[in-house]
Amino acid sequence: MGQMDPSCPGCDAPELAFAQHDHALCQSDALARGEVLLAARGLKMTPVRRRVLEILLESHRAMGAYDILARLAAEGFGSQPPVAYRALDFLEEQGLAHRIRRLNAFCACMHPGEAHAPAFLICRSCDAVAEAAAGSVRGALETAAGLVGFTVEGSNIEALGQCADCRGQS
Amino acid sequence: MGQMDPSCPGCDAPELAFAQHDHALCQSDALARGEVLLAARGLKMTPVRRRVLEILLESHRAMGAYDILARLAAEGFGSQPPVAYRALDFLEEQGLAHRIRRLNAFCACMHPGEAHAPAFLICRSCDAVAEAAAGSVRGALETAAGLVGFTVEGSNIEALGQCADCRGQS
DNA sequence: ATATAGATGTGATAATATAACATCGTCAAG
DNA sequence: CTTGACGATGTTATATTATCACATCTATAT
Repeated sequence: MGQMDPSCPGCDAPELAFAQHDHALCQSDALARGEVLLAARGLKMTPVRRRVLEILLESHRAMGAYDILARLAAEGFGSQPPVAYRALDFLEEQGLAHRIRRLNAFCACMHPGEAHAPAFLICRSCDAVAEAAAGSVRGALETAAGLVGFTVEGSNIEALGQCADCRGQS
Repeated sequence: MGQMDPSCPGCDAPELAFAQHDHALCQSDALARGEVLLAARGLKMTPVRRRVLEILLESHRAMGAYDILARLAAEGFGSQPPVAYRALDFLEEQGLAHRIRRLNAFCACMHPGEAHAPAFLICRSCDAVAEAAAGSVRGALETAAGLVGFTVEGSNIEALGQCADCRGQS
């Protein structure tokens, strides 16, 4: 996942996603980083986009596009699927959100702006999704691909399992 | 991906998926292995299941459930989605087929029976899907997960990119 | 012959995602 | 100003992927 910024709560401790923590920090931090990032790129954090990001940031769980859409619609935004999908696609392209393919759902990126392409750890008990440092995983994948002459342009690496907390409680 | 059987064309040379090769070998080999495997487990290779596997084995590409369903229906099998999904789910559970989440599609396993959980290499030019040895990738993933106390129970690792042949032609 | 379990079939519906096009606001060039 | 271009948002409609619930069939083992 490249270098991580130790000042970022999400980076510093990906396991936070699975534990009790000061989530307000996660939220404000990721949102602020997102704003800065878009500004730096000359892109706009519009009301819909911000709201979608805020909704995703409410928890460390992945949400379906239609769950988000329902929230948006209830708040006076458009009520049709493209409203949600466009915002989600935009956020994903900008690295502010991730698509979890295994769940057909989306989650907020917990450390936007840092070049990264994380591995996702999905707890089957509490449904939390954490982004784990995946530099070594990606390295191994590129090596394996390289052996057969394949050039990796993008990848998704997702693990389903159980987080420490849930395992302790079962 | 555990030990690979060098007599298996798919294992022996995953890059075959991307190149011209004697595909009849892939097909007959994988099908025969599948039959043996199910028999050993006391499970049945029924006509629908066999046909779905054969259809998947026609190429190294992933196919959508509805593409398969259309083929089945045209051949006199049931025409409703569960017919395809049940066979696909069964084949996947038994390790005879894989679900490619990135494509919402399925492909035949090219070396069934060998304990494996491969990384999938998806060529964006020719659409072929190869299974790469992913032992090291999985190892790295489990290590990264372990660092935050997460127990990996299953994972999907998929890379989108370009195979050697297609890169050469572009 | 007959219960049983598994496999197959159906209709109906749910869940996820995209296409196509209209409208609106911003903002820079004229 | 005002106009034109662009991007963002909105809509309707539709496509694609997946599951539920239940009937029927079939092979097997009593």
